[in-house]
Amino acid sequence: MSNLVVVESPAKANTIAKFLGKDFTVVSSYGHIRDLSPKAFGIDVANGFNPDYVVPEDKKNLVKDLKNATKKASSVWLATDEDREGEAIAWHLCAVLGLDPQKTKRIVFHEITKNAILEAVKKPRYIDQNLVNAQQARRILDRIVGYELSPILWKKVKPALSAGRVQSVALRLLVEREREIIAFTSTSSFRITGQYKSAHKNSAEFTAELNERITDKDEARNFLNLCSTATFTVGDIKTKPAKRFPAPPFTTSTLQQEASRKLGFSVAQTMSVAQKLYEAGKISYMRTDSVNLSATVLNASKEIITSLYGAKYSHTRQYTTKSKGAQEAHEAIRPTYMDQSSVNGTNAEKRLYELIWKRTVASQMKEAEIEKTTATVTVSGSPRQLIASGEVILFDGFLKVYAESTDDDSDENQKNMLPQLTAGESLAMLQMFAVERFTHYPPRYTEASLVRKLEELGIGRPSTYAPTISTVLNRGYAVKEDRPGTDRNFIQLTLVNQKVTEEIKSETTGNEKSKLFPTDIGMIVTDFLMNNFDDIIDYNFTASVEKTFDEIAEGQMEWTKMLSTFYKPFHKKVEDSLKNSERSRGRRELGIDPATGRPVTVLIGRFGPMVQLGDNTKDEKLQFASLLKHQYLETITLEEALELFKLPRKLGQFEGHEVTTGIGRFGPFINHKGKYYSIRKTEGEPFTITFDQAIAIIIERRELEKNKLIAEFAEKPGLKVLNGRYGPYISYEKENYKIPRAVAPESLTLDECLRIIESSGKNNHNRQSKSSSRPVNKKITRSKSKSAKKASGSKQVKSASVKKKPASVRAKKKTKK
DNA sequence: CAGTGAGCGAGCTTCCGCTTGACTT
Repeated sequence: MSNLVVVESPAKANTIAKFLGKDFTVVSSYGHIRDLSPKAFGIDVANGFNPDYVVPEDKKNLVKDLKNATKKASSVWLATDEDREGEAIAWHLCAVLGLDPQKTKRIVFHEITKNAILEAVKKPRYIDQNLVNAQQARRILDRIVGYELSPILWKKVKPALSAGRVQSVALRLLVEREREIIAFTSTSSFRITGQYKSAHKNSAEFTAELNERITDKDEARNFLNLCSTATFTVGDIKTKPAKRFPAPPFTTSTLQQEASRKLGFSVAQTMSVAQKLYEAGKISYMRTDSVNLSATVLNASKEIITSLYGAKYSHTRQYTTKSKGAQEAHEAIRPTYMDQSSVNGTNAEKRLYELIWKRTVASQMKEAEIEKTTATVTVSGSPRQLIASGEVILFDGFLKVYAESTDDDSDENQKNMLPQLTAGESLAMLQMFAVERFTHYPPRYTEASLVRKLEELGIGRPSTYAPTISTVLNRGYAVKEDRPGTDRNFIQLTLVNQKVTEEIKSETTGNEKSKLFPTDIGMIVTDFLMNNFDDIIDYNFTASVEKTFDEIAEGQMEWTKMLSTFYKPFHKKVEDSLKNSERSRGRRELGIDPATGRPVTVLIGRFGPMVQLGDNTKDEKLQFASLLKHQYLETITLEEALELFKLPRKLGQFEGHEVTTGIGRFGPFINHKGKYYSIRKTEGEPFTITFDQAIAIIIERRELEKNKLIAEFAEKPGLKVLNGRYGPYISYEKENYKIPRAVAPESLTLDECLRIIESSGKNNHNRQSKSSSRPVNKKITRSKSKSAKKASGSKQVKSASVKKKPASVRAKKKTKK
């Protein structure tokens, strides 16, 4: 007589098994076990939206194991999460395992502790069909939106694109921000600061800033001139106490943001490192939107804070989750053992764990007490005032452990201490500056700041933030990259020794690191959706459907009724736009080429954005050129477009062959006798580089090439010993082989080389056959991990579901270095 | 490694949310 308990995650199954003892077997469902069939539409709309649920290929073995376990058990307990998705998983389990939803015990844990679990087992309930129906409505609505919109894009924009309730809004955010940046015009004004000193003995100097910006340079200069002879007096001094409170413990999205800012992790990287920590039992579950901490953690925190910093640093706080639909079933992300301030593991694991530990501890600490002081400095002969402000930390509190960082950590906002000042005292002015400052365009999104925005809008869930970003990138809707800034001059006026001098200085601006840039395709898709389905990618769409899902969950609305209310007008729009909307290719007429009188057009071509010279309705030979990497279809000018036709450029004859320059997939190059030489940034650009410069580059590269060859053998012309970036190696039949450290590469004989190749175990023919059979073999023979074994008896074998990638993808992966 | 590009059309592509794996230079 045994009890079978099903939870969602194998790691959770492990811990629960310990609490429940021998009479219970705890297994995991690994999330959902059924879904709408992926190939077809999967919904019979005419038949009450009847869904066609199937067990995915890679879950079939798991389901088989679960069925076996069910047969052996005298009683089954469904202990999936207490939310819409968890309830639906339980319901699908019933359907698949042949259990009666109204008779099978359903339990939920609010906390993974022995007590909470034993309590839960004492009062089981049954499946809540309303909650299940809310999930079905959610699932089916997403399928309808995704599978009806995507094919329109295939027809009207480009094949293999996609649209969805979440990803299309994420993309819209990027596109709209980019357009704000494009439309932004920077203005400048003068920020005036002065350094002063009080007459007190040993008084420190301090900085004060004018309480307004002056736009006109002459006016700024006049003010400094006035200051050169003015007297400066301390006006008001105001001190007021302030408090700073710790941030709540981590949720998925705040963890992603802080790991991005403090550790430079990508959103996906954060999740995979957190998963490792979770599986090792170091932290609680990492996909959560709750800031809740269990009573056990609160107590443990109090103890650890008291022992490390003293009782006055401890302050127990219970945070409540603001966003609706948040599940108190999960806790915030926090250490499993509060007394462990660090862990063993990879560098990334250590750093992420420390961040989590500090954030959790800080959240249970006393607020910091601060004294803020502002003093005005009056200027004789002028109504203008300067303001000096300073901050003193009276009690550091949680700041001892952790300070949250912000997206714009500019040093201009740093607050220092002010020296002791008294109202009415006169000050010595040491120097003053008027520095031209420019307004900055709104910040581009990073992965993490996009996640924050989505969460704010209530769009997406902790388990989907990282995959959503990946989708937007994988569809080619956006790219994540660094872009160097440009140099900009600014004016600085300096007043020292009663003299005002002016100089022009230079700074770099607009440098972007790991930012998301929408592509032309991303913009075209967003425009298309805005024109035809603005209600779906409305920022409030998710929020409003969530409201009706809640009504379904509470039994106040029928789920099929909700769906048909949505479907009718939506589907009509789908049909309309299929019939009536234009093909969207971002086509734009730039004007007429003055040289030839032919029209210049930009549009998306088969291989991306391009410029076309000539009219394709007339019978003339068209000319094409690709846009450069950072040019947008919607902003490129006629002049810039015409420039693109100048490549490839002929520079002249060298050694009897033409030297040309161009820009290819891998950047700018020089071509001579069929050989390509990359032009580095510092060496010039293909549009302007001179013949002599190009020859110099060719000769330099040949010299490098010469040094590259260490040895070759007449008997085997294809085999070479070469000097590469990573040291000497053997090149043979398009493969490279490492030479062992102990061997001197110059003295290698042909036989020795062949032996190295032999012993490396890679040989062209072997490799190819291996690459096609490898995935299947590997997966079957792979040993099961300890936790998974215990959780589900035997883990699902994915071999049957391994999709063969198209040859092109495989080849690309192989040759990629 | 550095090409191509219009238009036509066969046959392919696609959603969100739960989970954890799986390649290798």
